[in-house]
Amino acid sequence: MSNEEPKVGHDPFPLPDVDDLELVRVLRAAGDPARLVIIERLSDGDYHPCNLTDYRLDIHKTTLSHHFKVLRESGLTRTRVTGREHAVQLRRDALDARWPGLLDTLVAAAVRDDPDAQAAPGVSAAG
Amino acid sequence: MSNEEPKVGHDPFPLPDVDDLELVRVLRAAGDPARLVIIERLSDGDYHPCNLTDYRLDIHKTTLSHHFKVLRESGLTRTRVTGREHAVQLRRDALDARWPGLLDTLVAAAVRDDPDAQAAPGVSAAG
DNA sequence: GGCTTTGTTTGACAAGCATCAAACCATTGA
DNA sequence: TCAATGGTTTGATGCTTGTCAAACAAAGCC
Repeated sequence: MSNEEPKVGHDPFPLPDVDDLELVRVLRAAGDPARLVIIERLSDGDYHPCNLTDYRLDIHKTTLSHHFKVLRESGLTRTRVTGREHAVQLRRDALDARWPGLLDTLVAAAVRDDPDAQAAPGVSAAG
Repeated sequence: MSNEEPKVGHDPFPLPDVDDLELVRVLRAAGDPARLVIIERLSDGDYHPCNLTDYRLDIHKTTLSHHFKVLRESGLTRTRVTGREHAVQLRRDALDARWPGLLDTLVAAAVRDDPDAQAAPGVSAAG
C-alpha cells in the first residue's frame, strides 16, 4: 500500500438498523457514568477519536473500547475507520427518526449534571 | 382500629431529594422492559396500585415489588400507602425540575415502541 | 382472636456487566 | 522486513441485578 491517502476501511463495525433499535438497550447504554461522558463529548455531532486522552476517564484502554462497543451495538453511535484511527459519532439521524427528542434531552440532562461542562456564552450551567 | 377512614401510613418509603437524583441511576431504572411498562402505565400522572393484575407482566409478585423499589430509589416514583394498599406515582415535579423534558421524551419513546399502547383518537401509533 | 388480603423483605441463584491483562490485528514508518 | 502505533478481542474476575421461593408485616374482616 504505497498510496498517499489514508486507507478507509470497509466498515468492520456493522450497525443495527433503525427499526431494530431497542429503547431498553439504548437507555442501559446511556446508563453508565463513563458512557454518559462519552455521549456528552459526542454531542457536537462530529466524529471523535477513540483514544483515551480525548475523554477524561480514568479507565483502561480496553474498557474504553468495550464502552464504544456497547454504544455502537445499542445504536447510539457509528464508528469510522481511517487508516489505523477509529472515530465515533452519534447516530442523530437514526435516533431522532426513531425517538424524536430523546437524544437531545439525554444530552441536555448529561450536560446539566456534569460540573466540568463548559457553558456556552451567556448560558448558565445552573439553568 | 374501628375508624371508618382507611388508615394512611406515615410513608415507610423515603424518597431521595431532588438534588440527590442521579441521571445514571434514573436511566438504568428505566432501562428494563418491565419497568418501562410500569413507567408507561404511570404516565397519566395518577397513582396506580402495586398489584400484578394492573400491569400486563408475566413476572412474580416479589419481582414486581423489586421493580417498584428500584424505581422509587432512583427517584422516578413515589409510593403512597393507604390501608393495606400501596400505590405509585411518577415524581413528575422533581424530574421536570431536575431534567426538563426527560420524563416526557422517555414516556413518549416508551409509548411509541409499545405495540399495545392505545393511541389517542386521531393519533396514529405508527407515527 | 384468628384468617384473609396486599404487598414487602430476605435468601439464594443464575445471568449480565464493568474492569483489567494479555494477546492480537491492521496500518504506518523506517 | 521489522518495529511502532491505535485500537480491538479474548479470557478471567468480581460485582451487580433480575428472578423466584419462603418468610414476614400490616390492615381489614369474620
